[in-house]
Amino acid sequence: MQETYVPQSIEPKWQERWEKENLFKLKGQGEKRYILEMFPYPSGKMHMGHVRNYLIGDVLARYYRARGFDVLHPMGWDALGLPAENAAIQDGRHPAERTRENVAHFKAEMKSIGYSYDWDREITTSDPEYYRWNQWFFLKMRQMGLVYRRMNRVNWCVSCATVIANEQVKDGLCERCNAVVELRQMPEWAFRITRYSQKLLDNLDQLTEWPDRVTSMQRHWIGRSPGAEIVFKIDGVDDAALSVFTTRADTLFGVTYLVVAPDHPLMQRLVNDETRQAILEFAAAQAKNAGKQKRDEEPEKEGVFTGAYAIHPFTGAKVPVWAANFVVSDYGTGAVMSVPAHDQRDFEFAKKYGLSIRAVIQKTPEASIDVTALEEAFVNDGVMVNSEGFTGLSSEKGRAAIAAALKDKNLGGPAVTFRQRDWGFSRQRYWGTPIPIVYCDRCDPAHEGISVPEDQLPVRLPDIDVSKVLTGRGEPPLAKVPEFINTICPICGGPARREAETMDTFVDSTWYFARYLSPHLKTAPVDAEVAARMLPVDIYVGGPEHAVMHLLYFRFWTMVMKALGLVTVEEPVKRLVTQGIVNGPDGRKMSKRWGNVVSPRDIVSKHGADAARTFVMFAGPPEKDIDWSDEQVEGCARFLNRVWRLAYANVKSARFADALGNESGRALDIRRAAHRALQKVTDDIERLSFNTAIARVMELVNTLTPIKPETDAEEAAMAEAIRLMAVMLSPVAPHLAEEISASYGATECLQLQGWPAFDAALTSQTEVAYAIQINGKLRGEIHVAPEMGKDEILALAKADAKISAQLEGKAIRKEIFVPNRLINLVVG
RNA sequence: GCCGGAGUGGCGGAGUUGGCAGACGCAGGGGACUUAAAAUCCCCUUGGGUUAUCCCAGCGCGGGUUCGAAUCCCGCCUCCGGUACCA
Repeated sequence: MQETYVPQSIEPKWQERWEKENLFKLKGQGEKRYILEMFPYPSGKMHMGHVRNYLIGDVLARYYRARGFDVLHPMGWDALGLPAENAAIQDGRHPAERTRENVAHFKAEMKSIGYSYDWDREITTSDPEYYRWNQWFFLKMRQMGLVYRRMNRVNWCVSCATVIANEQVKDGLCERCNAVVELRQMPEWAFRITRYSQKLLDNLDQLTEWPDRVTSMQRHWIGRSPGAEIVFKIDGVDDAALSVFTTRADTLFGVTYLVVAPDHPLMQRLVNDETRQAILEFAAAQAKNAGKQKRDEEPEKEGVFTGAYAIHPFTGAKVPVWAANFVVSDYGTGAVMSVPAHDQRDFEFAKKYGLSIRAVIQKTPEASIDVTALEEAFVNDGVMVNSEGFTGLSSEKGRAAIAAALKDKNLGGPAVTFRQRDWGFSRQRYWGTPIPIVYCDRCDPAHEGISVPEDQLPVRLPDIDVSKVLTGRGEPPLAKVPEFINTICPICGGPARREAETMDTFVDSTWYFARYLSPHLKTAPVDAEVAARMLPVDIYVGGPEHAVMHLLYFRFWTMVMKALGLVTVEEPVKRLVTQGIVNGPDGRKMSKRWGNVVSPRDIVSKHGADAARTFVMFAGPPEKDIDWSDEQVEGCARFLNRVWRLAYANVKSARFADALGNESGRALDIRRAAHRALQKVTDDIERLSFNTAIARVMELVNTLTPIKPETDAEEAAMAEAIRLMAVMLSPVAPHLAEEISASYGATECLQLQGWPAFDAALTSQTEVAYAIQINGKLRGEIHVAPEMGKDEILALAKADAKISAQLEGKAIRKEIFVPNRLINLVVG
């Protein structure tokens, strides 16, 4: 052991040894633990957020391995996606080339931090051997009816002649070229995730080890709302009817008008010669405004009468049908029934346009509402009035009764609506998975798409001339590659065209966790047998920004994989950890803009990987945001130096065999301190409280540092304590821990030595401190033997000099005795 | 607005089941070692009452339950994240 701690001189050595000894491989037997972190998009540089993300997983992986679990801890690359393609448009470098380079950089940085990954299981989503299975899933899901083609509204930039994402639209203009953005209807591919909405919602109750904020966000996102569908016939139209969805069927008799979305599919049947022009203009104005909508402000309610009247299903009354900007076409049925007396939005609209108001719900049967004096809608539940045979029912009973009656009349019935939409996944991009579809005019005149046969997978991304194909404008990039787009029809063998669109990269990350189990398997995406043993993932660590999209798609795909017989679980992850952000030293998000970016590379070269690791874990609990602090990092480096000096100062004690037992005095104190620390550290790591685990080791080091062992027993105790300290430190500061362990005679790496059990005889209390309160205020403290009884302790407490003085002349009315903690004497 | 989370010293944070608030670290102060500095080691460090002792106050604010509340309940305030004419 060197006298001074130079992390740079020991860290690479241990990293090489771990790799050489294949310590991070799955053994295939024993109790498993699958620890997974969200795989990164390999950008040019790793930042501190990555470091923290992988560290949380790494500490757990190292801990569980030492505990003897069969740990799977893999890493891979979410390599397909927009950034590489956008960069290519800028500088002309091929995304594949850039990705290879970035992966190499990323991997080298990861290794320098000492993560314990099994690199033989590395996967890269841009590898055709990976994305072929995306295509395979697509084909299977198409057979299951989970894939379909639909029309969807997209943002179309007139100047770029291409589809752009919502985020690229700024105030109705294209972010890149400032040209006008239009809404266009375009065909796209979609997954029918809504078939699983109810299951995705129900299963949230099982995910007890997920953070509330994530399950709550998913619940909201799925947005289940039970109610009724009600069909209104249209006056003068026999072959079509307007269907509305409502959660308040009990207010049906209060309907005084209907409102439809400006782009409602039945609009042409509603308008007449007088209203057609006005409606057209209104719809066009709304489409134009859609992109401009600002957050946080509710636009003024505007509407236009369509000219049509709907017929009330019970009363037969004719109510006007309006078009208005507050009804959205893709929720519910795109049409609503308006009850201005009992809905605030409807009330405001009715007031603005002079529509009639009819009250049908009251607080009590007697408390009738004067609609002419109404200042706001009465939105609460109550009792139904003016509702024919339903009058007198409570709102709750009325909703059920009306829904049932509608069903009998064949004019609707109970219905459930979800906020969640299907997942449109086709992208007009190059750097993604090609959709395995061919269009043939002869075999598929409707252009629904012919599935590429399974044995022709993968449909590979063609190599391209970057500057010609990746321009960011015009038709999708792959449409400009003739050798890709022109193919033969799998049915007739004649000329055909391939689908030019690629898949959303969220597809790649829906099932990668299962691919790690058998990353090289040629015959299937997942080895079902291995999956049965290894799933679910025990702990999944990642950023909370993935709370809905990724984690919902991920759960959906697992359900599909179960339906395909690939996995046995319905939910992919048992425990989810969403880690907080690492901010800059100024408390702001690390960014070039603020000049507050701290590079992991710099920290490793300055303080060593272990100090960086210790800081990141010590700064706060995993789910909290932390601020980078140079002073705190130095503090951690100082701590590791103290550890080193302690180990170095006592290294001669290592030769004393662990002939331990029957100690007394200082030797016993040393052993007690070490075993108590071990007990607490173990407990802290189990509950993911890494910051306090490190604090426990610091306490131990503070206790041991001043002690200079003199007897054999003390030397042996000290050597044991330092070995245990190395174990406790090993998940967080593995390199330093290994070096100390080796210097103290270990020939095996720490993870093979196992995680020792603490000795209960040493952690038990030798004396118990009782706080003594009088009327709840702390007034003294006594120390007693653990076996002492309640009465005896109470007597001692009252006899204590300070206490007895305070009790002088007062009567004790009550004595509270909390074993091992405190005594509270209540006096009059 | 609604849903979720948080609010504790100068700072980051401990406090696991209602039981001694402030572990551990940073910053700051004092001392030891040194020719000196750095490094290291030791001590102090919530505020107030002129402080070895002792007393009072104190965990965003105001109430409540309890022998006892950072912790439970009610009503507010502030911040963070999500979401929004959702019928």
